[in-house]
Amino acid sequence: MATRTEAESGRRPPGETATRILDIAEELVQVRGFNGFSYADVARRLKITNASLHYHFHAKADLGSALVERYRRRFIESLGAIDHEAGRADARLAAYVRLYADVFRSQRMCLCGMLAAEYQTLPAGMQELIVDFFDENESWLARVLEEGASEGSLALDGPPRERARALIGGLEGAMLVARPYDDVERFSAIASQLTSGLAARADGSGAAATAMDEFSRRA
Amino acid sequence: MATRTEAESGRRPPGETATRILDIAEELVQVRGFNGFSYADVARRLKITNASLHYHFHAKADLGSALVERYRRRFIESLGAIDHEAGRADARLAAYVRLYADVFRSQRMCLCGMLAAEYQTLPAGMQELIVDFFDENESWLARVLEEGASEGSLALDGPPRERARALIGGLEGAMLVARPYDDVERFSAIASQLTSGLAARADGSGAAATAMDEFSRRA
DNA sequence: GTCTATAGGCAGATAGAC
DNA sequence: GTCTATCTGCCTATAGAC
Repeated sequence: MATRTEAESGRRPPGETATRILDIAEELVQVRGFNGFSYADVARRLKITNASLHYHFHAKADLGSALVERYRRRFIESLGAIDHEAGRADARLAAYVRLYADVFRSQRMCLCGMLAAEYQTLPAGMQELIVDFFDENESWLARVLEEGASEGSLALDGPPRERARALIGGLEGAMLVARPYDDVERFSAIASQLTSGLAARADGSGAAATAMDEFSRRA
Repeated sequence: MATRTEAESGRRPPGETATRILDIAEELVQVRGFNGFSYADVARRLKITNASLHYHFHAKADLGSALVERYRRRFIESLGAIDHEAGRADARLAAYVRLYADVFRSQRMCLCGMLAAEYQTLPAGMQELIVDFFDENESWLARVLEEGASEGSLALDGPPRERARALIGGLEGAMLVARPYDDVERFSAIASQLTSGLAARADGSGAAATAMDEFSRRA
């Protein structure tokens, strides 16, 4: 049960059980919050005992940190994939919005958005990692916005980092307020408004139809 | 200790102790979340026993509902006050943004924003009240946007309710992502971007300086 | 790695005296 | 209205057998 999936995904510091713990805990945190789930919840779903969990993650704070760490890493990897696949900056921005839409569709909150709400109750280690997550998102997005402005695919008015922050806040907020309605359309309608102001303008006021509009509509 | 402050504030279905319980619990929820505080926390701060709390609010769910009810009522009252005081729609929008800025400045999350994150873990009664809060905010804001468009103080492109939803999401999200940084400027910078797109345009692209910009800058 | 057993504390909640 | 005392259950965490 231990020597099987080692070669399946390359890197795996956490063992297979640890990975499954992270998977379950991740969903629980995204749905219920860090203060809204317990080791017992994870143990029940994994059909393992509470004590076994502590073997893999000594304390809940350790599990929490591992959770944010993995989520952050995967998110950054997704950004790398977007850079690799998509061409124009407006398409990359649209893909970024789709990352959030995908999370919302799975009826979860963004892990770090949820933890931002609970921020003041979290262990210091988790707090630092959460800040890292937002900082790195901001850097990536700011770069996309700048490149979009350079190549003419995005209309950027204002400092890119400030615009990036507003976008991240807007997307997190869209998830948050659409949550009680459990309605993807509600999320998407907000998201498309966030990006429509960045659509490159052919004329004075109206936003031209771009690949980005296409994407964010369908997100 | 009971017959003193009765005439101080007019209406008071909850007694004085109940009011103080609500005050303390409100802060706790806005900072720590509904799942992040306990009756014992409130009891400690109020210097009263756990059992006494149950006299005023039979179960935690009842306290939670009373909390949302009061927050909603007060928020709506604030909107009424804005309607009464402020003249132009852009000034009313700016005042609306200031409501959120004031909450953020007190190092709290919007009560209903916090509860939106925890939504799926909350008692049904609280869930309904939270939806009411957002619905009423949306209605009020949509009306302001429409009036702004009519009188020419706001540039409204798109359905007012959709724009209202995006604004609410943007403000809640701004609070959320600025939280880990504990930085009012970070909140305000996002908020001003949310409203700048609505500033009435004198010419084609640049946003004119209006009372709204003034307010949201200083918020 | 997983288990049983258990510690020690805190959660929400109730009974009944004052 | 507030108290003491108490219940039951869940929480995080540990010891030690297998």
